[in-house]
Amino acid sequence: MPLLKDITESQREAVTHMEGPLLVIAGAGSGKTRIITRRIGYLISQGINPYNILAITFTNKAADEMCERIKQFLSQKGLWISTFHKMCSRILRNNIERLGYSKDFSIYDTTDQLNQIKSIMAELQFDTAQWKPRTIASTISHAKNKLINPETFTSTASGYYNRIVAQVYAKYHTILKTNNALDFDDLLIKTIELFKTHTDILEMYQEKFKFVLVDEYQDTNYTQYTITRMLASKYRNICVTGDPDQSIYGWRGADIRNIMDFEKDYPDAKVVLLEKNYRSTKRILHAASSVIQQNRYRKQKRLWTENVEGEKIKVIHCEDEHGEAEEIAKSIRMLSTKGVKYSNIALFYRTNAQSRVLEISLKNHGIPYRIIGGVEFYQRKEIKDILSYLRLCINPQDRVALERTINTPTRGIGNTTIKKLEDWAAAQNTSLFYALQQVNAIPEIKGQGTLSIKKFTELILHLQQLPKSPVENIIKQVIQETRYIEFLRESGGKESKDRIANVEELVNAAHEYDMNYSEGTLQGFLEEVALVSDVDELQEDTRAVTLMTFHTAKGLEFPVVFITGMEEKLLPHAESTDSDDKIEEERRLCYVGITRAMSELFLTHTKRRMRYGQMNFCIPSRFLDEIPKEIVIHIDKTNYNYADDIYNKSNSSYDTAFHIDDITVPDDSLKENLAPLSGGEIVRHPVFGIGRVLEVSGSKDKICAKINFNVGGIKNLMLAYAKLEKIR
DNA sequence: GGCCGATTCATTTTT
DNA sequence: TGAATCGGCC
Repeated sequence: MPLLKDITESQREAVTHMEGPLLVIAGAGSGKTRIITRRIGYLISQGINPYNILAITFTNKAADEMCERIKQFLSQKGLWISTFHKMCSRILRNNIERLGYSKDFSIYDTTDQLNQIKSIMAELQFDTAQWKPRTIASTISHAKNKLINPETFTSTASGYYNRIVAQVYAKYHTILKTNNALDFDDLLIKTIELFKTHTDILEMYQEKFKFVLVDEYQDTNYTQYTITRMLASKYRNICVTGDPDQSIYGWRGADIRNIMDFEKDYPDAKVVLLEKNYRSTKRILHAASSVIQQNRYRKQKRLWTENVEGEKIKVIHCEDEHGEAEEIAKSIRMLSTKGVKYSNIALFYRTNAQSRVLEISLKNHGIPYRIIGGVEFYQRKEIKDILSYLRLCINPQDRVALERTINTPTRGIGNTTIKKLEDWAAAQNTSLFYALQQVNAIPEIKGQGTLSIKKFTELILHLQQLPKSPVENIIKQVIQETRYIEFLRESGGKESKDRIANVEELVNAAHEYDMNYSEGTLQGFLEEVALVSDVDELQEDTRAVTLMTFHTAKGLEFPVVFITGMEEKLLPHAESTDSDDKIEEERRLCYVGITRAMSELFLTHTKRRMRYGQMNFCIPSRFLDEIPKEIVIHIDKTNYNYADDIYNKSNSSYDTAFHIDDITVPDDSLKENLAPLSGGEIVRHPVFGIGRVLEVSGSKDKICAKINFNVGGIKNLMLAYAKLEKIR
């Protein structure tokens, strides 16, 4: 694969830079992933051993995508492409014994963490109504990410709240160690601790990872920053890519300064700006730039594109949230009749609650949709139950897993019995699992209780004896021996069917794991599952409109985008209006939303909206004012009588946005390869959808076609570049 | 142990 | 407004 083909000068600089620090500021839609993968390819082509390269991404999805792309031009044997957390758990599995942990440690996700904190608070008799476990968990997490340990936190804690947290934190810390468990934050922190206390290990990894690449660097928090810096401090071959304008996770500890101050950390850093945008029309880019320009704290850059001018941005003024939803649904139907596929349309909102009303309208109009985000597969009760049994097979110290399984399915071990066991274990300074095995020695528990506990203990001990691979087999054994499916069927009600299906899905996941990793272990499977969020990954060609929050939209693109709720107190959100920093993050959120759009952008706002059961009067978002007037069309639908309106009856200024005769949507099977075009023919463009050819001009490889698109209007396209499909 | 009414409290989410 | 959690009761 020609690594340097079809790239701009600045892209070439980023790809071919060899040694020394490199900062790539990649604007939205500038083809960043393409450049990173080519850069890795280039390094290898220059004789760098893939074994010496580490590429870190923020999400599993991004890591997978990068792997896929690299696979296209070379075998990535030895190359590490992973998330921070996966990388750390890999390092820790090999070395954590030097920190006094067993390498069989469990990984606690947010739910496990919360369960543990709740039970600690119960033990300390803290009022969970007054101090919410979630808030406390988040305070602890923020402290951990600043590398503040329980001792330091306690000695510096000021105020009543922090003194409460200090106690919980201290206990949480001890208990996790007793449980031989690490939470997500610990994976990073323990790695830093390991590097700090065992320089031989750090040096080994510095040697191994002579080239370090970190993507989405604007999203890194302090611990991630620290790990990166430690690894790269020897060879200083560190390449970070990202866009400060798309930093939207400050609220969970990401520090935009990491990328802003990169040149201070590495004064000799080479800086490359990727400013050419391949995604959006000129007008959309103009709107986005004008908005983000208002931020004070940013790195100046000027995005530009060779794409067409495009349609003006449509701002729809609505009466209330129902009107807004209705307008959007009607617009979508209109777009659909003009040949735009539902899968090319996305709706963004600031808060998940906004999706409800939108859903109703989409349903009423018979528009298929899907919502991204929501309850994740691996967070479901039934899945966590089974996984807890599996965790116990490996790490019997895992108290959260033990507490979860001990009476699920119900086997007559109630809260009082568990409390007695825990008290005994605490008094004897031993683990809960040991207490189970010694149940005869506990005078407080007798009769039926003793019997049930003995049976449960035997079950776990037996499961621990089973061969750990293939993973599919052990999962099936667990389900069978715990009679879990029967338990679901009996207790279930109307949901039990779904739950059973979910359990079956988990067995499938295990089967797939066995297929993918011939050397796979139960341990490996659990890790995969703990560090992967959702199985229902974005399937591209679903025939449905996509609904999601701004945050989940990051990194995606859609030909048509609707941004809803462009109102003060929603975007920017009411909780984010008290400081300039927060307002700037909200503006970046808006920027991320706008830059997802390829060819059509709709912004909607309402005059009033129900919030928490109260009617609120709304002011249009300040961000709307930041878009230049000349690229906006206003569509006033306030005080609009929806009952009188039939969407396909020609009406209102709205129709001025579309000026095309009707074209019916052809079936995909009617597609045909593109023969030389002539006027009057219908074609499909990957971005602009269906259009009619008006005229064809030029010759040889410079044939141009003037095409009137349903979305986007008249465009002149070079046939050599435009990926047109002719449709009969 | 599970059901039901009362109560509470509401951004954003990945690992 | 509505969901999610809690506590009392059977």
